[in-house]
Amino acid sequence: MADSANAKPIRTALSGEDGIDLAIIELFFFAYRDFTSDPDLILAKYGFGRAHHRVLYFVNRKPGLTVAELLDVLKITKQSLARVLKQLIDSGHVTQVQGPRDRRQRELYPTARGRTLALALARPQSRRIRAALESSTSTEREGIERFLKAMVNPELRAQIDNLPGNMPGEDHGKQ
Amino acid sequence: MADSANAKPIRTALSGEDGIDLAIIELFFFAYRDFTSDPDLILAKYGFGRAHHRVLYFVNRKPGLTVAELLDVLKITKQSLARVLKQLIDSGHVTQVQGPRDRRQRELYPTARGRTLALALARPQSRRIRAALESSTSTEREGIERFLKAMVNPELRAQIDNLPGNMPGEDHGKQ
DNA sequence: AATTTATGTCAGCCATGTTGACATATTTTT
DNA sequence: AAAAATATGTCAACATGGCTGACATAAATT
Repeated sequence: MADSANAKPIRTALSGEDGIDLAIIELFFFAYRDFTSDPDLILAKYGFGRAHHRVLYFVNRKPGLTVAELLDVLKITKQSLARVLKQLIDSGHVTQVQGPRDRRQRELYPTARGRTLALALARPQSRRIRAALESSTSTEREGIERFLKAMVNPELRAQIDNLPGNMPGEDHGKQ
Repeated sequence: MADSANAKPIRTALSGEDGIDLAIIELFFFAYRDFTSDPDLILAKYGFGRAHHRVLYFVNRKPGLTVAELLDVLKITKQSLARVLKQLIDSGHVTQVQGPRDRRQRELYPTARGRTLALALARPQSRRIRAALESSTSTEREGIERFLKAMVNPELRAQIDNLPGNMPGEDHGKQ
């Protein structure tokens, strides 16, 4: 029924009484939106989008990963990846090396240019995080990290731990 | 230069030494991805996407908001909004009411059906949050909320505070 | 030798963002 | 009252980045 018969407007606001954690739902929405807006400005100068950012990020984070591994992290199809990967290779940000054991594989590495761009993209995000944590104790930081990690599907947490410097329970003594 | 001359692969992984907070950057990425995946499954049954979700969410969160206000929260163009809004109206999830003072305005309200769907979409997200906060103290929760809020651009924090039940510094005693 | 696997590629579709132009009704200003 | 500004709607065209399906190639495995 798409008629307007029972389309009476509800005038009461949805709010926490329904046992729903609206506060964190919308904080997460706004926080993530602004978090991604920093790199977007830089990417636009190169004609790149967020898809390029994600590829560049993980290639820098785990140099030498294969196309299959990257697809697994990004959870997109190879056809989607192919488009942006081609552009990153053509622009000299990423380079491919034939797999040493299995020569069907293509190991993906950043070039110097790709490393520079990855750092430039991460910098404002890191700055935003540092500012947001400014008044936090290291205990609070741990609580935040634990929360974010617990928000990830358990099966996928392994992907995070597999990245260099992310051994489970490891201490991150930044700033 | 798009040639492969200076395309030497960099084999060292990008890691925290550069003073960059990679840990939280990637936790945020993975956490948000899985956070949004819950509602996506439900939306698919209706032929809706995330764009519909966002509209439905804010219309429920602030019933009676005008088109202009909604555009301001979502930061998209009216043409983008028009498409999804039309579908939500046609499917009887949202209804428009002529503004009482200014009759040019269209106040947007959820219908009963729209409220039901909004709740169904929020439920799994809230469940995920509750599970992630399971072992957290209320102090830690405060730390997490403060962090997320500090991640939002200062100019935009007003939008959050303007939503019902989000007076600055208010206590959220959920669960 | 046959099959499976890793990757690449072509073609087309869909969702959701964009810009620009223009129409309409209503309110505000002059 | 007339003119200008405002809120909204709509048309058309385009870009990005997802998707599916089909097929090609080279290399590894059986």
